[in-house]
Amino acid sequence: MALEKKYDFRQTEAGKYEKWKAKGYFRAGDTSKQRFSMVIPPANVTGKLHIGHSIDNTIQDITCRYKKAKGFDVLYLPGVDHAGIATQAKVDAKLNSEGTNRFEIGREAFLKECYAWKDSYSHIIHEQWAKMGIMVDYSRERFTLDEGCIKAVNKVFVDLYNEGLIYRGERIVNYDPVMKTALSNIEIIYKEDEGEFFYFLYRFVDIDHEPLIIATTRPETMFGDVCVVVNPKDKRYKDVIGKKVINPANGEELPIIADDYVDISFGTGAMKCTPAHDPNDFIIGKKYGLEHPVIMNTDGTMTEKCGKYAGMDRMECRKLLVKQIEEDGNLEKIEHFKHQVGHSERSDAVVEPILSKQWFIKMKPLADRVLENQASAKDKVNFFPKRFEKVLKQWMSNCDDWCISRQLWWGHRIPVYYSKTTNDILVSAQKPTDMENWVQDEDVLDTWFSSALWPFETLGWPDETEDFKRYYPLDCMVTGYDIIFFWVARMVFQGLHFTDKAPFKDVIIHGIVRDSQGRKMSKSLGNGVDPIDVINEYGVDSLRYFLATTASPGQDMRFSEEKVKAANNYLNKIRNSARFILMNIPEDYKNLEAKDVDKKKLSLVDKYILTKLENVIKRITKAMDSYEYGIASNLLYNFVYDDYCSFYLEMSKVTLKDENSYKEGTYFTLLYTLKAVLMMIYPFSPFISEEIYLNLPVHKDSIMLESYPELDKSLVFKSSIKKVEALKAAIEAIRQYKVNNSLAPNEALDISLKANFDFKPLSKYLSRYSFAKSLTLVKEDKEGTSSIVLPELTLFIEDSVNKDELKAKLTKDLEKIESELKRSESMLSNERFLSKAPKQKVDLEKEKFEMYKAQFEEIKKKLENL
RNA sequence: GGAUGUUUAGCUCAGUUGGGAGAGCAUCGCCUUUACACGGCGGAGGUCAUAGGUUCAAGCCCUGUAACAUCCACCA
Repeated sequence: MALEKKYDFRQTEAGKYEKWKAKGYFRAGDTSKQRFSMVIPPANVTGKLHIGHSIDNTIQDITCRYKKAKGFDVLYLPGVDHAGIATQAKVDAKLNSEGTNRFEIGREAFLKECYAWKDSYSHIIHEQWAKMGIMVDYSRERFTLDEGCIKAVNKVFVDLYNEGLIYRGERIVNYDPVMKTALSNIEIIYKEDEGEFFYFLYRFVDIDHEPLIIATTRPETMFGDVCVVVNPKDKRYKDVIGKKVINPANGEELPIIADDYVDISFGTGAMKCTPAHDPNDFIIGKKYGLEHPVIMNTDGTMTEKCGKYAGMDRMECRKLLVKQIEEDGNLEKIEHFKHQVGHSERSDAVVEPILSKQWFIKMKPLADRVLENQASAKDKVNFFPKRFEKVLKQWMSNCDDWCISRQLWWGHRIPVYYSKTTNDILVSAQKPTDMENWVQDEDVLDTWFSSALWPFETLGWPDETEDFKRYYPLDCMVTGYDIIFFWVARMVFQGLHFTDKAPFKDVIIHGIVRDSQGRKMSKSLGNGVDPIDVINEYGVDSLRYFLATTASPGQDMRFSEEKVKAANNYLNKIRNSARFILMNIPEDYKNLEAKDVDKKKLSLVDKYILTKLENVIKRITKAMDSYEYGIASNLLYNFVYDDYCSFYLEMSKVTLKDENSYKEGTYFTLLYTLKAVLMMIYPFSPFISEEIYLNLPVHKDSIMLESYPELDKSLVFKSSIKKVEALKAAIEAIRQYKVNNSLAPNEALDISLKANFDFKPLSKYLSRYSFAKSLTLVKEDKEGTSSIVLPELTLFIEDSVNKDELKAKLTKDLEKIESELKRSESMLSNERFLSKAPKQKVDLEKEKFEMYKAQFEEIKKKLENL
């Protein structure tokens, strides 16, 4: 299909993805090539993909397409995540809206609902991957709850248990009373909430003493208080240590003990201690062998220990309890203040620290291994940008044990069995054969437990499969900085522990996409940008280009419709350059390789653009190799606009129009340059690239089979640069002259030109682009004309410009040159510059100096002659 | 309290080994010249937050300061 005048991205995109997929171009497995492997961060089956996924997938796909074009056997493995708590929250909500809940329908029916949910959303996710154009190998797609992943998860659990790295313990954990499950520390989001600080009177037992005043933000936990703690150095309370006070909530007696944990300056300096509902209190409780009564249920209601408040919700209890204490005359005051309150990441409920029995991973030895590994040069994980390694290290050097059990149903069931008759525990990947005598642990594992194994479980581990042997460890991982400790850190320690290798060599970290005002996109603000809307409006090529090039690595970006539009215009520009070239090249011309062209047929401007091209290929390749897509795209953008379109394509019209011996060289140069540009824009915007590619006179079945351009030394002609730059400067100077003198751009002028090289081969270009009436090459200055002095040449324009104006213009030019000359001169007269700067720089400066000097003399002479 | 990032044109942002400041949008003037008006040509607009330091040379390296942002840890 020929290229139509109008760029219609819908038509451009249509059918291409399906073709690539059907022809197997996404498949890895060519073992004759060097491998490059990557896995997609498994998409949560909770809902549609948002723009955060788009940037993730775009960077991954650019990397993969680039590597494939560079000749690698690329594996880009897709998959989805069951996303335990997140999905369960959605399914719970769905059941609620239907007037039922999971407990009513039971575990089996609930899981069925979950699978149905997963199926429908993984379908949507597939559609979105296709829309984004990512080259994932569908033949290797995985799901965190598929058979292989279950096998891996069970093995890891059992092994860690046997090594003593997984244990079951009774500890304070953060409980989500809505989802009714324990959470790990990093699933808590601290938010500033309006809070109340209640000051209560604790009256003394037996002795006559002013009551103690103790403040709390959570009065309901007073039912679980076991003592009052003061600092032993606190003079105010020196005399009351060992005495007893009355708990105003329930009238129980509380001993006063001393521990230097208490901050003298905070509050009243006296603290109530609730070992079962506060992690710090728990530590104190343990230290002094105190009781730890649990006064709150996991659903946020009060236990029977709370007397008449039993069964009541914690917030309701708080309200009524405060009222009761006030009535008893034990309320001193209430202060309002802002404080940080932990919320559940998923349900947004205020989390409650509750003592309960959970499964944990002992982090210290695993984390130490990560730190050790990062310290060694050999197998360390390289972060791009580097600074993010610090986030990993920081987290690894002070992380608590990881609570991995969740009181949910959707997920990997913990492979632990309790005997019905004895106290035996069986930790095993396989169900016991006499299952009737056992009860399996009710809980499931934290979603991140399986995600942590993603780089190797997807390749067949724990089996020594061909894929595992060939593609592990991965070459690269792409993800956002917000997920480094949720995911990256855990993959690294599990990888090191179970495969003895870091799971990937490089990690590319990107920022998040914010809204146009710089705010984080969120459901509550309703400011999210749906990538599908953007694609429908501007096309996926433009969206990808925008996402990959707008911010520098690791930096957040603002979504900007103007920039997506600008990307669209850019792609249209490339497309039209192709249209122009294909229009002008004879149908039977098929030379696209450097070896195909007779170098003698290349004109100076052909040589110039080829030399520029080879230079830009070199620089872009270097940027691509270090995942610097912003820099790479910027280099290409400048080349496309300034060198390729604005200059070369315009110049080529001269040789294309007339019969001349350079015509063939121009055909070659046009096609060669176009193809190189295409290949360099292709990883960013594959659809439009494919469309243009398939219109080239010589092409393979798809651009996906084509190679990235390589630097071809036989097409580098350094001597062309200076001469053609002079031509360029001359054209620009004449254009400028016309604008400055209010002449129409196509005003025909008589121009003479004096150059210090043979300008003849270039004169036809200058004639055309200056709309010259005549262009005469001269050896001497032309008197009585306007003169423009440029490096390497001087222009004389016959025009009715008066002497005064010319004089003013030349004086201005002279001043400018003079200041440059001075700058250059001072540098060159600086001994230390001459002795310390690299020779290259010194030579360059000397050259500049000579050039300025020549120009200076030329202008000065002209002024004198006037 | 600890850590990181940002501060460059009116706005949003690039600027990688330190060697004459760039883009998009906006703005002003000119042009429908047969690739592109989703365009072309030309222009205006920046003591690169601030104070020092290193260097022949600093937007870039080092130190301090300020403002903003983010993450971690947080006192009942």
